[in-house]
Amino acid sequence: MKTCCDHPPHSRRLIQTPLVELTDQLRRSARKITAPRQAILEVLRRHQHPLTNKEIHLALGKEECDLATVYRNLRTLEGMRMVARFDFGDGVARYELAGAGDEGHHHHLVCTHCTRVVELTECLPRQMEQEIAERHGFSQVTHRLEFFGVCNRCRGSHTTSLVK
Amino acid sequence: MKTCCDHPPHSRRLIQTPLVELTDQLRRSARKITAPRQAILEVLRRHQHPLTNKEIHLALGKEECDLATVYRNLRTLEGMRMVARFDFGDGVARYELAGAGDEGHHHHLVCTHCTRVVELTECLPRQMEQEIAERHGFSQVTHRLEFFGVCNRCRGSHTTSLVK
DNA sequence: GAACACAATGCAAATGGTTTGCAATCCGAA
DNA sequence: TTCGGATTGCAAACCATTTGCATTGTGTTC
Repeated sequence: MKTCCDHPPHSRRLIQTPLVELTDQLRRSARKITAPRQAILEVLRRHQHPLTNKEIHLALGKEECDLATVYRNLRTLEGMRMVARFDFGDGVARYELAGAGDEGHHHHLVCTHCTRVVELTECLPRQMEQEIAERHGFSQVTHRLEFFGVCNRCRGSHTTSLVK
Repeated sequence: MKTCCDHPPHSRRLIQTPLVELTDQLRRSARKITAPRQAILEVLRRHQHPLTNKEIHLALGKEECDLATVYRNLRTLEGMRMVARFDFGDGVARYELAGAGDEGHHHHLVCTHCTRVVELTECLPRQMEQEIAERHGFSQVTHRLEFFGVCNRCRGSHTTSLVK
């Protein structure tokens, strides 16, 4: 399989949702269908790989819009669950097109040197580190697992302090 | 159990390492034992809870040192595996005293509203979300799991681009 | 115990990702 | 076609974190 850039082929099934369907999703949600919005979704559809705001901005090419617009849209799309945000701990947010429901649920194996990303189809814990390391030719494999949710004290509140 | 501030009692065993032992660890590693260093470790020992650089800086009180020094020391201590860094995805690093080996290995359940943190003794994947939610009175529980390591292409290199 | 080498600190400025205020523009409902 | 609110571009602001540099402190050597 030919990939768009310097990353290994995906191990999970690609999300095939056509652009039309994506814009439909926008329409149904009372969001406006703007050129930047469509262009950003198209970029994410082309590169199904975690991309930073900057990378997306660059990939827009002649469809270019302001970087701030990219940021704003990704936030919006994240809120709508149309994209998923990933955090590799280097202070830069990365986004991917999200599948419907569980379809897109997956995790990543990230090289701490070059940021190369391998997508994992599994969803599993610590004992798998060794196996994952061997299967993908990585060494010194560690992982990070956090759970998020709304605690009983906060139920009903509407402001969010985390995940700004 | 009385806790230092506004968070629930810990579910895991606290790390009891006395300060002397911690400074010994510094000595053995050819690091200098400085007042800021000791003060920071002492703060982490007192609050065994993920703390941000700023929070640690504040908690130093009369032992105050420059905020930049806090940042530098936490990085150093992280490199020595004396503290563990956690990333809750809000763009702020948090640190905890690390136990030796697996002793301190654990994950967190974070309230996305108030940032309240519950420590989990388990190390487990998705199917646990429901159970965790129930046990700790959280709702809308999701999780984030990423693996990190060094890929075969990077073996031998020494610069690190991720985890800056 | 004094001298030295280098690690560590304080301070201030820089960095870099991300957000925001505001006026201009655009989308889509009526 | 009109109109109001959503969206955009631009520039400035923000904020966590890092860095340059002169100064200070620790631990080692003699």
